[in-house]
Formats: sequence, C-alpha cells, structure tokens
Amino acid sequence: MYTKTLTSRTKNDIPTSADRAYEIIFEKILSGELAPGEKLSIRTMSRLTGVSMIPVIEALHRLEYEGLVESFPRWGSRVVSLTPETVRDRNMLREAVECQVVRLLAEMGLSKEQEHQLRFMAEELDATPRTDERNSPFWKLHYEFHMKMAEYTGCQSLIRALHNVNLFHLLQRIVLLKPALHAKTLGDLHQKILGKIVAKDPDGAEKAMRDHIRVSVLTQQST
Amino acid sequence: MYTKTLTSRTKNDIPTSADRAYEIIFEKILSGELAPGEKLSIRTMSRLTGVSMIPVIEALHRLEYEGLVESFPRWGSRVVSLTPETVRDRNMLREAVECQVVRLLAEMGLSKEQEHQLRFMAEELDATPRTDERNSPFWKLHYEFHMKMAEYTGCQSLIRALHNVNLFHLLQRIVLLKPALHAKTLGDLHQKILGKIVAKDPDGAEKAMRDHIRVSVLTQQST
DNA sequence: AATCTATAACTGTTATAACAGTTATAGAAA
DNA sequence: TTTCTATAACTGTTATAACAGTTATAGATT
Repeated sequence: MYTKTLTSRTKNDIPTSADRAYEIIFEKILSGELAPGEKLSIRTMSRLTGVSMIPVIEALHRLEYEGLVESFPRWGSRVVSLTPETVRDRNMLREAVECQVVRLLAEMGLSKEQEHQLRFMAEELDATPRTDERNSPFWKLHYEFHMKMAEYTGCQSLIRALHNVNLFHLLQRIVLLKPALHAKTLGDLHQKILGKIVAKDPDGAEKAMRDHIRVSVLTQQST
Repeated sequence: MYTKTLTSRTKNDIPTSADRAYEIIFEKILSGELAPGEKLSIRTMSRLTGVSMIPVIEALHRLEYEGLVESFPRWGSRVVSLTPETVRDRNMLREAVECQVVRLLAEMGLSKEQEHQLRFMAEELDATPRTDERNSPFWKLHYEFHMKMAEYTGCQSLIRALHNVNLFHLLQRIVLLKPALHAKTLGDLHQKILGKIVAKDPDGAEKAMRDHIRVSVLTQQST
C-alpha cells in the first residue's frame, strides 16, 4: 500500500503496541470508518485497538504529526476536518513543497539513471486515465512519481511534508468519493515537467508544476 | 520571547505537566545546556523537569514535531544534530515556505493596514545591523517580519512550518555562537521584497525572497 | 410541563510499577 | 595482562489505577 507510514520501524524489530494502535487507527481513518471530524477518545481507541491508553496517546500524536488527526489542549483529538480552510491550507503547502522539489532537481541536475527512472514513471503515469475511484492505478502512480522526485532531492523535510499532504489528499478523495467523472488522461503533463528539469530550467519547472497543481485543485473543487 | 511555542494553551487553562516539561527542556535546548546530539533519556528528563515519565514522553514528541528533537524506534530521543545534511535540509524547507508565502501575498494583495504594518516592520528591520550575537534585536525583528507575512497568508501549515525552521535556525545560531562579524545592515532588502508584493509581482517577490535566503545561507556558512 | 439539582458516566492527564531488552562494569579464569 | 562471564544499572515500553474536570441524564421541586 502506498500509504505506508514514513516513520517505519527497523526491519527485525517487533512492532510496539503504539505501532499496532497507529496502524489500526490509520487504516480506519483512510477507509472512512472513522470519519473526518469524529472525536477519537483515548479510551474508545484503546478498546478499538486492544492496547492500553498510553500507546494510544502516542499513536494519536503520530497521526497528528502526519496531519490526519488534530488535537486541542484539554479537549482531545478528532479526525481532521475537511473544511474549505483546511483544504486550501494543505494545497498551499503542497504547492510550496512540490515547486521547491522540481526547482531543486532542475538546479542539481539528474543522474542518467534518475532521469530514466522518472521518464519511465512519467510515461506510464501520463498514459493512465485519471478517475476518482478509490484504488485507481492513476493515484498510486501519481503518488510514486511525485515522491520519487522528492526523494531525489535528498531533503527529508520535503519528503515528509509531501508524504503528509499526500495522505491528506488521499483522505479527501476517499471521503468525497465521487462518481468517476472526467476519466481521461492528462496528456503529457508530467513528462513536460520532467523535460523542464532535464533542461535545467528551474523557473520553467516550477511554473509547470504550479500550473499542474492549481489545475488539479480546480478540478477537485468543480466536480 | 519570540521562540514561544505555537501550540499554546488556552489562556485560562492551567499548564499540564507535559507543558511544564516541554518548556523546561525547550529552554535548555535553546540555551545550549542540552547540546545538539545529546541523548535525552526519559528518566533523566523526568528527574530534570520534576514530572513523571509519561508527560516527558509527550513533551519530547512535541519537540520532535517542532524539529528540535529527533527520535529513533527502540532507541530514544536526542537533541537534533547539526550536521551539514540537516542544515541543508531545513534551509530547503525554509526556502520552499518563504517563497510560497511571498508569492501568495503578491497574488492575494495586501490590505492597506497589512501593507502599512509590513512597511513599518521592514523599515525598522532594514535599519538594524545584523550581528551574530544572541539576543541581537536584528533576529527578533527578522523573525517577526517573516512570521507576520506568513500570518497574512492565513495558512496554518505555512505558519507552523516557518515557525519550526525558525526554531532550528535559532538553535544553529546559538550553538555556533560566533564573534560579531559583519555587523552591518542589509540595505533595503526586506523593503524590496515588500515592494514586489505590493506591486503584485509574484515571480519577482519569490525571486527576491529566494535570493535573500540563499545569500543568508552563504554568509552563515562562510563566517 | 418546565426547571433545577444531584448523580452517574464520561473526558484527558499522569504517577507508579513492572517487563524486557541493552550496556557497562567488576570479578574470575586463562 | 587479557579475555570471558555474571551482575548491576541503565534503556524504552506499557498496563493499571487514581485524580480532576466536564457532560449528560434522571429525579425532585416549582
């Protein structure tokens, strides 16, 4: 699953109770079973996950860090609300990060191997029709392409921020699950972005990415 | 103090033990008493702060979220290390956020009151000589100007991300406490950025901000 | 019937103690 | 002196129980 947490455990490490609680709550949020805005009381989550209150608290903190949960002092936690303000907020952060990523890549230059890898992914992505169904292959490819670019910058902060906004975006799509409208491909949009990077044109790459994001935001809102 | 946490409590709320632990550890990190890279064991922090282990865990999570502490599964927490990679990483995130902020403001347009407020702050800032001393008024003004712009975007994610990179920057300055070299003003740099915003020139505003940040990074490294 | 009140069932917070694992140290064997 | 081993002192993790505060409900009073 491409929504796997970034704060992964060491490979030969047994998962802690907090890990288990995290994964259970995580899944239930992204499946819609725990709806946006729903209160997540510690004791309820404790019963739900089968662990005691303390690891639940840690799990909720992780989810808050990832942006799927919001907490208020002396009040508790809830699944993040999908208000217009929140959506705008995350889109602004996404734009900041994605634009910085492509600019950095255009300035650094890609290795031949990196370029081929991204080229391959961009071609497959641009050939895949975009639908609003859950589990549509488009979204998995889309996530992987954008994350791969972030990885190539070598900046952990950018990678993590992008991961978090992607999670939010995924939540948004699942909750607002709409009929599969405009199931068409996006032309060669991602290949064009990559072209600007390869041509070492930071301004052009950033502009192409920004246009891509804003169009995407508009179509989200209009459908 | 301009390093006060963003995750503030409600006004008439008594601080929790986790709040107290957070503030004590926070101060000790930013004063250098707890040095970058130093292990922060839960029991030691518990003795240090006078609260039990559980609120200490929460305090460390908050500090991790703010980027002052890094944790590893089944290992524990330490004050964030000031490696070249970490420094580059935060600078990249700063650039992404700051550039997005000025671009947004240039696209939205400022109200007359906002414009006057920023003008006032920019003039004061640009007239203040920059030194590397701790408690130099330059840094307080600098922080407040940049944060005020972020506030005017209305985007919580950008505000918080900027707050966090500012904390890291502050830690960096304090730890690498250098003699007060190049104690000169920066000309009218911030006023120029503001000018681009007021002129509703997103590309120009972003470029001016990016140049500002990169020059600032270079002078940090070279001195 | 409407309103006040007292009780019961929640809430987040946190101190304590115990479990399991790692690291360091000290003493014995080579 | 060096090496192995056993013990002691740590480490993060977490279950339990208790405290204080809020909310909702049910019963009594007006």
